[in-house]
Amino acid sequence: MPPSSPARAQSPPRVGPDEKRFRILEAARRVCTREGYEAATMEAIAAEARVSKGTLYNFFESKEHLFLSTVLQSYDEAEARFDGGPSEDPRVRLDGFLEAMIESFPHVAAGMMVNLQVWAVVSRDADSRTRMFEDLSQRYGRLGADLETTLSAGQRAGVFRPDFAAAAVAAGLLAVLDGYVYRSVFDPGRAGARDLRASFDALIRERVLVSGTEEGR
Amino acid sequence: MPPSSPARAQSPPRVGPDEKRFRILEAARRVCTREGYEAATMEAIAAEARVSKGTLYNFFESKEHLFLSTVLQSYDEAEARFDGGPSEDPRVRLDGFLEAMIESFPHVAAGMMVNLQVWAVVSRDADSRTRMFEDLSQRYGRLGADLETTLSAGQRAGVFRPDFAAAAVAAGLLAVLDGYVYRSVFDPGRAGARDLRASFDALIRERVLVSGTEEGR
Amino acid sequence: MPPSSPARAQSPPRVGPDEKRFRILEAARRVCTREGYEAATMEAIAAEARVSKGTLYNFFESKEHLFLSTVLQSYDEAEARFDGGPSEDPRVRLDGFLEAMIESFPHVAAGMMVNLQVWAVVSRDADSRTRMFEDLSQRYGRLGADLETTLSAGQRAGVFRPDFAAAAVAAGLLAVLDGYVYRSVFDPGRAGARDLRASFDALIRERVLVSGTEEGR
Amino acid sequence: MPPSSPARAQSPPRVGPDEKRFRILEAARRVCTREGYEAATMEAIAAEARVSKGTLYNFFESKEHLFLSTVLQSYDEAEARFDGGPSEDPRVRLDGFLEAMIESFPHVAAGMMVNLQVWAVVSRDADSRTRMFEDLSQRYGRLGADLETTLSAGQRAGVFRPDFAAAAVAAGLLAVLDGYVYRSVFDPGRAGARDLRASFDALIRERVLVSGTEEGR
DNA sequence: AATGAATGAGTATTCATTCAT
DNA sequence: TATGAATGAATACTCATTCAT
Repeated sequence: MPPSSPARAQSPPRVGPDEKRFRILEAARRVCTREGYEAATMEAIAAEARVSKGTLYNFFESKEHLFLSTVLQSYDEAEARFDGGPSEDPRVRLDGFLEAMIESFPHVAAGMMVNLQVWAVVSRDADSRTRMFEDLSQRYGRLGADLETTLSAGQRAGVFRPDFAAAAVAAGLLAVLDGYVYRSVFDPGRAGARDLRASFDALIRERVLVSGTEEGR
Repeated sequence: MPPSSPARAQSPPRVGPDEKRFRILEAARRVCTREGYEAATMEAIAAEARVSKGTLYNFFESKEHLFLSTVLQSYDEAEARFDGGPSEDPRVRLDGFLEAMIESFPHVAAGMMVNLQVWAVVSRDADSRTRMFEDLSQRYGRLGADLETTLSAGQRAGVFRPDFAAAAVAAGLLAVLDGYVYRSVFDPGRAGARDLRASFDALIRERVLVSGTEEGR
Repeated sequence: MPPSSPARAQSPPRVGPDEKRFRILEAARRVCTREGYEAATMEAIAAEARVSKGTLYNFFESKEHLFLSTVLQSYDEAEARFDGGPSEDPRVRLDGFLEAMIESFPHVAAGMMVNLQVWAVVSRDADSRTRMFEDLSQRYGRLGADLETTLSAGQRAGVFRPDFAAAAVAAGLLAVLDGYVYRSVFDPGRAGARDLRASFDALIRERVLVSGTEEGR
Repeated sequence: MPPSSPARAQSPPRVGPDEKRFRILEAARRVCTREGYEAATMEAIAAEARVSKGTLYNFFESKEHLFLSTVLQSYDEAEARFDGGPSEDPRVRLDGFLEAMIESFPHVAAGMMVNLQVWAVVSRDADSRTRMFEDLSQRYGRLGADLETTLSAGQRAGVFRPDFAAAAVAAGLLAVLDGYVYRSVFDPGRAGARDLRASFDALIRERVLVSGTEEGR
């Protein structure tokens, strides 16, 4: 027997607060993508989420907090996707990273303009900016450290070439991803997942793998 | 004898319209960098440029047009800086590109948030967005084609390794730059000119140059 | 027992949206009469109606729409008043028209400046002008046709003189009213309801009635 | 020999200040007719008159004064036209009045909206309103007195019917004219010079003239 | 918890007027 | 006398936020 009262069976299916919260976040993202941050009025977001304006304020303190949550959620999602997996073979692990990035590229690219605008707004308050940028910085730091560890492990194991600076390659790899995300905004024709893969191949895989290891096998 | 025309020596140093226009553009950039696009009121920009609000509208049709001009001007400046020079040696030419990028990196990074916010605002109008993004796309296209030409020439001349896809490296090179610009916004400590150079060295120079050519000389 | 519903007796007397709408229209009329259209700021109208500026925009799309509603409402009121009644005797019916006009003259005169200024503003947009003027034209047409019908009926019945052009008299009658309204703006001392009646008597009643019918009784 | 210096014969024909003043007044009238008072900017008037904005202020103290002059000039013109002429026959004199009104009707109608808007603006200042309305009131008073004198003279001379109140007819006559001017704004199809004449005939001429005097002669 | 009418601070833009040339 | 660039006061309108129901 379901926990909800049988007497309310005829009323419309009640949605839980988590689902409503999620609906609002998605609505905010959609409206902001379509119209831009300032043009994304609380009115429009409420309509898109099919709730009232007042309900928005039951879930989020303010417009700024709502969008901050939007951004933080998108970071969490991205981080979850970017986990290279538990493999112990550095080659497999690197490949996992790269493929995860290529796969999530369209989604990340689509959300970039929202994130950037929220940065701009949040940045007006020095404290918020510091907190948000520190959070981001740490996420990038963790990801970069993971990559660097993998690369170094591969070098020690002899499956990666010894003649590259692991840290510079790890940071460069992230930069290539971000650069493509950025370019995809205005030049989607030359900055798609396929192009990203080609650059990853040319600059990362072929640079890192011991000759003959992969291609010559 | 004063440098200005003797006939008007007694009048206060009048500024020409070009100088005033420039002052307004710089003021807009500064205020937007400090406060964000929406918080950069025409009032504040006028005060920063030490002109009246009305004068802003004598030079620019609207806030949007003012910031559009700001962005276009920054693109022109960047393009001028990124010219690799006329050398015929592909190695010298590539080096010219990379050094120009590293050198102008701080300036480009500083202007990024302004540009991105203006994108977001301009994008509300489909036509403006198309025009602006087409312009950007072409600038990137020209730069990428230049780089690719240089890389291919080096391959044909035997001074660059034959085993890389010139187009993918050219596009990746631009992506590395953009990625660092992006990261510098929230993580300046790990995304400075020095870090950019390290990634360029590891991913571009060492990937592209024939072993022994440069490092072994 | 209070006159309001007992169930809500304890809450403050809430005004319905219709009453608020009416209050705003009246406030707009008053302020515009006092200060003129341009000087009648939305701020001032809101204060006069004891609502906030935002509420004005909840009821009316724009200042122009607000005043357009003001004018249309005043036309409706005037038309309702100008109905000569259902009498079948043309003399009674004509008298009804004339008396209604004389009676509503002060009210119509008071609203004239507002209406004229709104015409001027609305006329900037060709479509709005066409619509508004067509509406007015039809109202005048209806009224003129009614009058003409009454006059002709009286002629056929032998209670009105046969030697006048009904259409020209009907149109002239309306013109006399409008002319007095117009003159009352700057010359109220010589353009009051009493003067209007005198001109109606001299130009309409004595012109139209068969000699001896009224004066000779 | 012309008063202007022969030595300037080759320069463009200089216009005198009176002509320039007139050009400005005409330009103001045209722009205000087209766009309305508030939308008639000093900029637009200057352009229409082919002078600079500064020159406007050399001739008129302010926008309000400029338009006040416009209106006063139009009154002077109208008054000059409405002079019935020096005839001693009341019938000829009345006819002169009526024909002058019919003839100048289109011009008066065309200028009405400008005058009304200027009234509205000038009225914001109580003193200006009083002055302007007093002026207008006196002009109407003079015209009405003239008409009344003519009508009374005709009655005493036996060429006009004895059974009408001369003052009420005189005032009514002016009202008919004004009423048609007013209606011509929104209903030009039914308020032209021809309609005005018909109403004048039906309400004034046929009311006033002794039967057989005119038509039967 | 949900609603949406009411609020009023905040801003881009206009335009009459001035004044240095 | 003529010009037109510069000025800044003034105002319609928006929208985040509140709160009575």
